[in-house]
Amino acid sequence: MTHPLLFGLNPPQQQAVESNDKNILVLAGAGSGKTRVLVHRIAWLIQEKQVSPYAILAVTFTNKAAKEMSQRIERILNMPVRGMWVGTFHGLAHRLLRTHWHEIGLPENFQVIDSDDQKRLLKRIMKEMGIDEKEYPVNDVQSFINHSKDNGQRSNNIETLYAVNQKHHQAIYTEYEQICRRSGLVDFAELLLRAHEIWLNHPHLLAHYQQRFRYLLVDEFQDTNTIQYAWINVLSGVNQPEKETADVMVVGDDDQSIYGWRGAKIEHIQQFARDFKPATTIRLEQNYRSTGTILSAANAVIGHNNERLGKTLWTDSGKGESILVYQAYSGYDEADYIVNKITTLIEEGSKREDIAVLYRSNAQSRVIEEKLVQSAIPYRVYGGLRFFDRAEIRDALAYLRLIYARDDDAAFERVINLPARGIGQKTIEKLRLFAKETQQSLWFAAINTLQEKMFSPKVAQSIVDFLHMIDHFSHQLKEIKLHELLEEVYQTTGLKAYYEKEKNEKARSRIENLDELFNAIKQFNDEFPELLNEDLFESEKLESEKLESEKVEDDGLKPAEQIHVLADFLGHAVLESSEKQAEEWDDCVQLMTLHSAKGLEFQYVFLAGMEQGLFPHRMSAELDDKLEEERRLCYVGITRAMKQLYLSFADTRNIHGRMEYCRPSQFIKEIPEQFLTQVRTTYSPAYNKSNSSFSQSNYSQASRQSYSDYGNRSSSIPAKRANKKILEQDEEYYCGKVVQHKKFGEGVITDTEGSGNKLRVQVNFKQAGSRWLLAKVANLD
DNA sequence: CCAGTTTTTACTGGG
DNA sequence: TAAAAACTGG
Repeated sequence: MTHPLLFGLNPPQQQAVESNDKNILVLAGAGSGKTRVLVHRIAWLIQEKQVSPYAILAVTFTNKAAKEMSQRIERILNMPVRGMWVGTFHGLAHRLLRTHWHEIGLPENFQVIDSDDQKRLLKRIMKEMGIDEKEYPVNDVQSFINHSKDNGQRSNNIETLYAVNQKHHQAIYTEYEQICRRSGLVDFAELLLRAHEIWLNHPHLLAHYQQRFRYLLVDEFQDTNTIQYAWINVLSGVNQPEKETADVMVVGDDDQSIYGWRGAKIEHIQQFARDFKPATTIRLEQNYRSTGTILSAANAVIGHNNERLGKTLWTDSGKGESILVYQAYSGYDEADYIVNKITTLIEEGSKREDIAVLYRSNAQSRVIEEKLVQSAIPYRVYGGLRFFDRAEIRDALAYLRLIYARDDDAAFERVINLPARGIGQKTIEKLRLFAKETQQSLWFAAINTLQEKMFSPKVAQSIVDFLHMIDHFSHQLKEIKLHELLEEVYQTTGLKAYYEKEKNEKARSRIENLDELFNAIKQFNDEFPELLNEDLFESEKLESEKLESEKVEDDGLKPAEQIHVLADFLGHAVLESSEKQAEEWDDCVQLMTLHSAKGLEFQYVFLAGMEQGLFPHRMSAELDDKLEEERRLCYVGITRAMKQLYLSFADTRNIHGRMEYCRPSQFIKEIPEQFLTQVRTTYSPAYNKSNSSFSQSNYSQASRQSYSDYGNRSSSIPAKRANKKILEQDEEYYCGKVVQHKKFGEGVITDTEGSGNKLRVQVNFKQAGSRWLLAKVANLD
């Protein structure tokens, strides 16, 4: 009798789940069931090997994946799993820093900044240093700094190599590092670097966590960068012969490595076998997702890469439909084609959520959104401009940040004159200068300059009012709840009124977003007591602190704790900016970039904008290794499709409002023709139908298309909340449960995926065999 | 010296 | 197209 946790798994999958080997490398092709293996493995450890969840650390690459993994584990085990650490490298690092800020010399109220903040800060620093932005583009400086950090190099510790610009870059890096240190700012790369330094410089902390985490599991291993790899390596203890090392399982696919640009190194896959001895390699090559045609196309494309470990996916499902290729006149025509196909699919009974449009860069979504709106097809854009990245949200958060930490110069600058209150560039410049000279933050510079009588009475009064306003908020925080404070901020600062007086569509959506932030923070506040109880740091906390956190009362938080809620919320906002839309259950067509499609699958996939320069992107076309990464991205895109794949490209495309001519992507030519079917203009009422020759002289029609109605795009944020309690409605379906189905009779649940309305269960029926069913429709008893 | 207006520049990707 | 930079009237 097969163990329920192994049921329905093929031999290598089973091996991966139940193996007792110390170090395991799972090479898992696209659609080969790797997430399932990870989930079952963890469940196996807990259930069969009686491993405490406290001893397990699982690292994923997105917050979404982390969330889904814990949900699936809980559902499989049919119980909440407490104490296990599941998260992204960044999230885990953040958690470590929040716990051990004292030991590593961070201020307690350190702030995580995102790349926009980082860029702004760098611009300012360069200006102060008198470095010309034209000669040394900020983007270059930024990537220099981040790459250095990704490789574990501090400003004083950089190998001197090639680049001419290095001297300047390094000088900026040094200055940047100092300013961050002084104002308690931590960028994304810094999170990882600091977390790594905890291991290196604090042996007792390392020992503590080594003792705790006996099982390390890493997903998307091909996307780890140097620091992340080193972090796992050190934590595992594999290089400390005297130590008992942790069991390490890493899962990856060299063909799906698409984050080289942020320091990921595919070579870590090979390095794992060298560093973690003895290592068992398990290959998952059977694809359960796509048709034979789609898989063949994917294999053909990726076959053009040279640097591969070598792996060929196969499937025993049928050939399936041919891949459709559409040549459009323009981006608008392309969008027309896609949306019409989608309409047809929906009319034929497909669900909208089974359809995805994937593209290389976010800007491409606009045209497609426009057509979708016209056709009244509900859709959702993943990623893109994420909720917490929106200007109005960042403004509101900047106020909160300033309330939380007066030294937060970035926040100060953002809101000191927003909405306009008579404090202009000159004034701010004076403040900056003063702050720099006296080595203090802008906030205190403002206080001190007031005494110096540097400003006109009018300006001075504005500053005083501003300072008082923030202080007043801060004071209020002791008495009112966080969301109430936010409303107070909206009103008192005039932030909301500022948008309200603009009558256009955009301003209205901004107000909606501000309201949405209010809801988000309210809910975060409500859930906080529970978060505290579930606090995964518990074992890391000092006894005294622990006692204090247990004093939380039912009727809400003690006022003094509000500040901690604020701290947590701010950290949450910076790190987890994309969850909002993904939590929605509504049946929507999915729009996203190829990067964010990784790990997902859809019945119908449209790859839009298959053009040279766009995909492969012009920035990546010249260097072989970059081109190979683009090709892997293409491979990722193709392998998202289960049933039918559509490729499209346009002869012209508007870039920055200017029309440019395009040629088809080389990747299309890399797919053998036998798998492709060229589609002629089957539909296009808006265009001249007879124009089916694909010559490049026929654009005028397309470019005449109306550009109107941009304001109409659905950009508002869905109102539903994150952190839905999955167990509420899904607890009745768990692995091993015996169920009755009207048609198929009796069977046992062997696997589940999704949740809510999308919950699907795999049931092994006595008569009918194994089947996947949508729980909502199946009516299982 | 500020606030509102016009011109210029720049879009890969994401935690 | 949209955000940032440069410009200009009060």
